[in-house]
Amino acid sequence: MRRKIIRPTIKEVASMAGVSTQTVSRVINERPDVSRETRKRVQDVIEKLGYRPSALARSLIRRRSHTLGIVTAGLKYIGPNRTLNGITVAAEEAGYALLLKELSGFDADDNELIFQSLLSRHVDGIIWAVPEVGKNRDWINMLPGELDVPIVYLTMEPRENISVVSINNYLGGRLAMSHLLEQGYRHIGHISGPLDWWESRQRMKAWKDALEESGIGFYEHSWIEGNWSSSSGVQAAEKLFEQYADLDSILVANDQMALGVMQVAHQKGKRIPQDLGIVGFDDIPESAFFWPSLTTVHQDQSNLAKVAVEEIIKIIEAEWEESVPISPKSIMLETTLVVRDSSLRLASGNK
Amino acid sequence: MRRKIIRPTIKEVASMAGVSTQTVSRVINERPDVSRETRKRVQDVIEKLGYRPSALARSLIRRRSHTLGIVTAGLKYIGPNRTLNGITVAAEEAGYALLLKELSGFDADDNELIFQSLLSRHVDGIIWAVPEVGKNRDWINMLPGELDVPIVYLTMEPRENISVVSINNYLGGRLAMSHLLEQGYRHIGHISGPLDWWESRQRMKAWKDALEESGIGFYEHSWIEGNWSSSSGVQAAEKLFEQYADLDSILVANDQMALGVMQVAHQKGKRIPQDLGIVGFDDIPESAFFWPSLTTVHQDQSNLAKVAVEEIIKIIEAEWEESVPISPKSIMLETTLVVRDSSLRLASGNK
DNA sequence: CTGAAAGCGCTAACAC
DNA sequence: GTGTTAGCGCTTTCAG
Repeated sequence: MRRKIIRPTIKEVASMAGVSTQTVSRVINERPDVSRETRKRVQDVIEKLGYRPSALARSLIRRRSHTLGIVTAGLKYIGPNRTLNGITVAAEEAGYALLLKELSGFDADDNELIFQSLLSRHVDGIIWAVPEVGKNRDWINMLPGELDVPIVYLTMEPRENISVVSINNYLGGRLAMSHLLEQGYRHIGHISGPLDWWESRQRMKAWKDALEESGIGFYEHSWIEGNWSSSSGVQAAEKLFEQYADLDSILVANDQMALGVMQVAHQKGKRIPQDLGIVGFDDIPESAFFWPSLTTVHQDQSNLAKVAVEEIIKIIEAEWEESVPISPKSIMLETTLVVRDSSLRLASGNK
Repeated sequence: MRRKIIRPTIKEVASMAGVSTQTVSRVINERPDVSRETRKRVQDVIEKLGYRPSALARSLIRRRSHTLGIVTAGLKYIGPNRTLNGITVAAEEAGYALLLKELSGFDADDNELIFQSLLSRHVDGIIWAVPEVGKNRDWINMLPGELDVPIVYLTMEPRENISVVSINNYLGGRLAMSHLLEQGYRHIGHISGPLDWWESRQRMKAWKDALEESGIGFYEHSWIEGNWSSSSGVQAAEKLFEQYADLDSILVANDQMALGVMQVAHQKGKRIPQDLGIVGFDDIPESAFFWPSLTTVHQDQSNLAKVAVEEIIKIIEAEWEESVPISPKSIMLETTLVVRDSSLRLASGNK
């Protein structure tokens, strides 16, 4: 069945304007070498027909699609989601279209397929926005030499010879710990994310290092592994209360789990922050409205995305302009601590 | 600068296998009319070279890209985000790639541009997953006849002659109201979403109708307009407590605002659900861990997305197979009520 | 300034 | 079974 309204082609414009297709091409590409009258005539026809050049045909011949491949996973989680949001904004601004692929899991093994799918659509570059989990980065070493498009990796441990943009989870954790220690907490427990996640390990290491450096030391019974969900926060908190009697505060690896911890604390009649200090991680919008409001480590994922997009476009343009190729580098972005009620023991007299 | 690894073309495969490009084409398209030996020989070369056909070139000649254009807005909000997640899953399953565009606002007026951008990349269909806000649907009537690709609209009021998939917000609201009335609440306030949103109006209408039908009636002082954010929930709750002294419960138009309401209630020493019943809308994962856990209307956005993808693919295939064109229809999906502690006044003895 | 010819990577339609 | 010719919609030489 033929469609009702067909997009006109350059040919139709050309014949209707009584010129060759090259001339039309010159007009739509704003080349200077067209006479004023011809240009006007062609533009009128374009206007009248509502003609738009086919980006597809252009991509084919120019070997440049102005399209970025975005690979993500776990879009339903707040992190990847905020990152994607930032990517769409930055890409739009830079005039790039986005081809989106979501992996079915964080450790999916069909990378090869995803890759081919994007390459066959001639993306100019790929942003691999999948958190580093387990061995889901091993394939990087297997790459047969350099690929024909640049890749920028997000949220993973920096490695040699590839471009990585990450948030400094370790320093974020240290920020949180310094704050808890300043507030006089000494029995600081930890509820970590799944430890096959690089980010979880970084946050946990910060907790550990801070305890050791301050001379307090850490114990195996003072931490529990969660899975990012609020319900795992509930379970972890219950266990932690049980196995760590002196517990006076918890560094929780994300805000959702912190929410679960709060629920348990309320049920057990523990006052926050007097009996229990809590610091989360992520600064989800809701965290300011928890009861009490949650102190948390803010990471600016939309900036992360922006940096990644700028980075990959820089690489693409450099390749295209035959200038000195950009050598891969790692970029680490900093976090900030948002202090709210859940950890302010010293100032809690005013509650 | 030439890239290090160039994707081989069909020509190179052909010459290396000593056949014509046509034969290679036959092999990669699994046509029967190739001899076993030739096929084998070609496949070996393909394997060796790591050849993958260019989806771009194919799209051009087949006039079919197997790509869907997705237009969304407000990705940082939970709703659009969950919907997108569902779309990626369903599209992947159906073998379609996704070209993603995010509008800069809900009432953006650059629809024309977005459209051209997608069409110029030859998408086979478009899913317009932007909530209906203000007049951001007016352009539909301006469409110059039928477009050359099918569109399925999400989350909007059904209209004649177009395909729409929405969630029945009205019935969801009625569900919530019936529950509150059953629990013995009689002074039910409402905190709505922004009223230029269709969804907000639907939810509010449910509240109004339920009050009137039950003979209670509603008053202008018994509701406040919010803006979906938790902080607007805080402000709205404060005003509502002030202007509606008898208030014993609130239907809140989303969970984030309900969280804000809870914070205010705690501060004022009101017990939930005894002094104040609360029902939210959306069922965000955190809502089960609010204090107390939140009763809320669950909407299955990932199913919404799935239905939309299936629908548009159905239309695309029908057009392509020259069969009877599918006439546009509206699909309404139902919600369910998730009853938790925040509204269970009758059973709250066991708290 | 403008047009004719060639070709991006692939496939449809026809020969042989 | 397989190759040849033409062409998707556009741009890039290179003439004139």
